[in-house]
Amino acid sequence: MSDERPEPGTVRPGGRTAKVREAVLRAAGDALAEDGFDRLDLAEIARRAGVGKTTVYRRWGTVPGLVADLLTEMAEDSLPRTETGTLLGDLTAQARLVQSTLSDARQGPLFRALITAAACDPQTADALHRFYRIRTEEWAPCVTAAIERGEIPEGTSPAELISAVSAPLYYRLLITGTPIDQPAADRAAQAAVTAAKAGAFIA
Amino acid sequence: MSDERPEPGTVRPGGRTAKVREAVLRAAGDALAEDGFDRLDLAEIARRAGVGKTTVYRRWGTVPGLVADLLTEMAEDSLPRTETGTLLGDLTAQARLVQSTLSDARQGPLFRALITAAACDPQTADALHRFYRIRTEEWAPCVTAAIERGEIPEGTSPAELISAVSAPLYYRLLITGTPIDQPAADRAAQAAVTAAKAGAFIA
DNA sequence: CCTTTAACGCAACTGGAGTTCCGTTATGAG
DNA sequence: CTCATAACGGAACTCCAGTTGCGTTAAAGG
Repeated sequence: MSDERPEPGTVRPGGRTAKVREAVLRAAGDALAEDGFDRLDLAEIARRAGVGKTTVYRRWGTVPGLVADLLTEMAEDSLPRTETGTLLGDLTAQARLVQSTLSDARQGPLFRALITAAACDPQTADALHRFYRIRTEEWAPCVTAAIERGEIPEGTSPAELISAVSAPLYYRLLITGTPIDQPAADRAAQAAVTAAKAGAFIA
Repeated sequence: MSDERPEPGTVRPGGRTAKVREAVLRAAGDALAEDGFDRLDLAEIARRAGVGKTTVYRRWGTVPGLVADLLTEMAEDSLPRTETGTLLGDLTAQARLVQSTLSDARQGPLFRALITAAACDPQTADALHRFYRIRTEEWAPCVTAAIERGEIPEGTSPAELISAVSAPLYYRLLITGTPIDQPAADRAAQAAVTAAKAGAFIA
């Protein structure tokens, strides 16, 4: 009984199929940023993308499924990382990047919607975890360099330290609603570095 | 044109009305914890609560509206606060309380659902912000006491410090999916205290 | 260039979340 | 106790998100 058919879009991924995926993911990002996760209608996405709604339902099925695919694509293009020569400098740059992303008129609502979608669906959650694991690994060299320079103790976990910088900003975005401004970013970086120097992030 | 009618349940809040509210909010909490925010159906809530679905739709209208009311009720019963005599002791207790809540089989999913609902609706977001503002204020005395004892510098913002303890744990719950264990809680408290002593949370 | 069929798109259909109607219960005031 | 009406509950209805059927377009292999 080999009635297993491949995922739509995998056998002939060229030309039209790729254009459809690109248009739909772009429309999905726009709609998520504008309306949020729960008000999403796949038919509306199809209309925006100039694509038949049947196609969207057939290839992605559900809103979380579509968001998971969007996250997979977002994980592919990486961010420029600043090298300032000090841990505080590097992590302040990271904090300010997160700050400007989360307070951006499009990106802020988009990230909130992505996290929301992940909270509702295991498959999307996996995609989100992968996305942040990749982003964290991209910043890890800052930490290992600081260890080599002797700024922070050996055994400090890069992932723990990097997360500690972002966490307070996401906490504002999702929990308290306090504005995510540059002082908040600088404080997050400063606090994380101070704690790291004292050995708080040794796994 | 005074065709403004009061919210249902405000004119005769006694007996039956109160019982209905209690039953519905309890059912809503159960359903949120089990199924999550997006799979919520007000008719299902009504069934669980042993109440007509018309009643639920009339009084709360939408899922976010119901969640907002649930948050308002949750904000009313407060938590026992531990007093250990040191800032690290108090904040470790706080971190462990958050840790055990978020990793609890019922409470973890419930909080995730509440935060999700708030991300989808402004009214619910207000209710969530109020909930956490109240919880933060309940813990603030730990911080002011520590300032008086001279453990941390004057001008340290209680809200900033308290948030810094919780943030890494919520970051795990919502973003990375890393397990929320006791070492993580202890590390969060330790890092926050270290940073606070160095003056990282002076507004 | 020709053939096969994956993938798309239109239009008709379906199921269930949310609404409306109206009769019933019981709260709170006098 | 009695009365007016706030609030509840069952059932029928509406509307649209999501599905299905089928004909059309174009990707990939020869």
